[in-house]
Amino acid sequence: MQIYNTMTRRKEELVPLTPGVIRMYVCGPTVYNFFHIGNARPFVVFDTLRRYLEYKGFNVVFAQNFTDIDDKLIRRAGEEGITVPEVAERYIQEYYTDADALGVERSSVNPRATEHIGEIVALVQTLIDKGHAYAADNGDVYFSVRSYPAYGKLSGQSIEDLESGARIDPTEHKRDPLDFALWKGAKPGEPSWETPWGRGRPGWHIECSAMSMNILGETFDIHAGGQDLVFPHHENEIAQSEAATGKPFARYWMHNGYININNEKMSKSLGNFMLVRDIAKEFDLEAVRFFLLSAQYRNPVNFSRELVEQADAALLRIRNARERLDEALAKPAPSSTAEDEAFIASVAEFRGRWEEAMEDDLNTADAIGVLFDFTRAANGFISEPRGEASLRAADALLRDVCSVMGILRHKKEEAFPKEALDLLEERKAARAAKNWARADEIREALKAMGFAVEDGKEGAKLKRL
RNA sequence: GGCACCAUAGCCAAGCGGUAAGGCAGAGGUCUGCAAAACCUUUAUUCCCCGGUUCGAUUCCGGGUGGUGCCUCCA
Repeated sequence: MQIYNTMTRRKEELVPLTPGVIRMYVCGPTVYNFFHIGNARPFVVFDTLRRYLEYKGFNVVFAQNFTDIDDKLIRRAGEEGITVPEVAERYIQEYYTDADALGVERSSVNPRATEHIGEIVALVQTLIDKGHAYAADNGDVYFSVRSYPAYGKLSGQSIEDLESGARIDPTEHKRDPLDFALWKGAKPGEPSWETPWGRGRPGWHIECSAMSMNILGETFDIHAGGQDLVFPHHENEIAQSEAATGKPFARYWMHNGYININNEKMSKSLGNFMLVRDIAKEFDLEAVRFFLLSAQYRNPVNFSRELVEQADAALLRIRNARERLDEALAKPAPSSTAEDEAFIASVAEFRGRWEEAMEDDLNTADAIGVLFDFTRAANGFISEPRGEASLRAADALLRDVCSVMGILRHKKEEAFPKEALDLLEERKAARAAKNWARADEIREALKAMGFAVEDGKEGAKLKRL
């Protein structure tokens, strides 16, 4: 599989450190609020990568953290009059509510910063011991950027360029404006932990280094996140981690593009964000997931209600195909013919094309194109009775594709209210009597109740609208 | 100022050296009592502009134009 590596700015063959195992780390949410659609993109995209790798037979160790101690949580706790752990716990649960609805599989591990304080402190101590970090007089500990000559290798910037562009940091505790905090000295009323250099709490960047290396090893395969994390977050992680261990940190760096609103980056600071929680009031989040996968993950995508509606309409095609196939599968099958053989061969081709798209740096847009091509072929093929083997081949492909893409996860709701079923019966009688006026009237009534009627060869069906 | 990214139909979006996938929306048709779903046909003489390389460029190179992002918390 080819993966675009931000470090080398090229697509590279993904070769895991340990054959058959992929160790990956995705930067997770800071849990002080509900997450927005922009935050959702990496969750969905890298979940899809994980699912694909598992489909290919890899054992994927997938870690996504929760940042549960930082300025924003402290502020939030103050605003709500509750403790920082209470804020964290609440929004971790809210994260799961939205992530589950988006079809994001649970991580193998969900480390929380506060549960790894020991490793974080040890890592900071190592950096101090090796001369890469220093404790300032206010209890902060800073990483000395100039002590790590390779600094800037991920973002493609030299220390000098960064220096000239850096805004003046008001803090006087740093020796160099580029230095960043590994540890923040305790302030009154804030959560803090005891360390050899005084009480305090971890800085943001060091958490991810400590947790990822602790769980996945000092060198692991994939480190992923949004493009806005390239600098400084991931650059800093590399500096800290490699300075401490002397070994390469992550081997492949993957970064997803932004979600935009009117071609402008959606972000909490700009205030133009849309909460996944709010979108869920209007749309099935499966449509949102499908929308997110309808573009290649590195490209920016605009978000709008209209586009989710388009995605929803497109998804309906796949749902309908799924239903038609289920119905075909439920019928007695005639014995296979040469046409079945040919169809089975074409299914194998579709599978090949789909995998090829997925393996080209997770080109889900292209992969979806293959899915639709397959859908049309299958819909046409099953318009008449077909052998079991060919139906099963189609079923297996559709299942695999949907499973990797995380769509069509819901079971069909077959429980219709008695009132609706009675109306359907009455309509059947009316149609038998060729009383079309009454039949149409009932169809309208059912529509008003939220059900569509579809007349097929084997009678009428109800569908939820 | 430094470092990147993007520009393909009404709306999305692949393709990235061999003559424009797919979806939504629209139009026509088959099926249907009428619909719906499904299927078929149709919708870009052309990929922001100008040069260059090439037998051949949407695809590579150079230069423009327009838009975006990172360099500060941010997915």
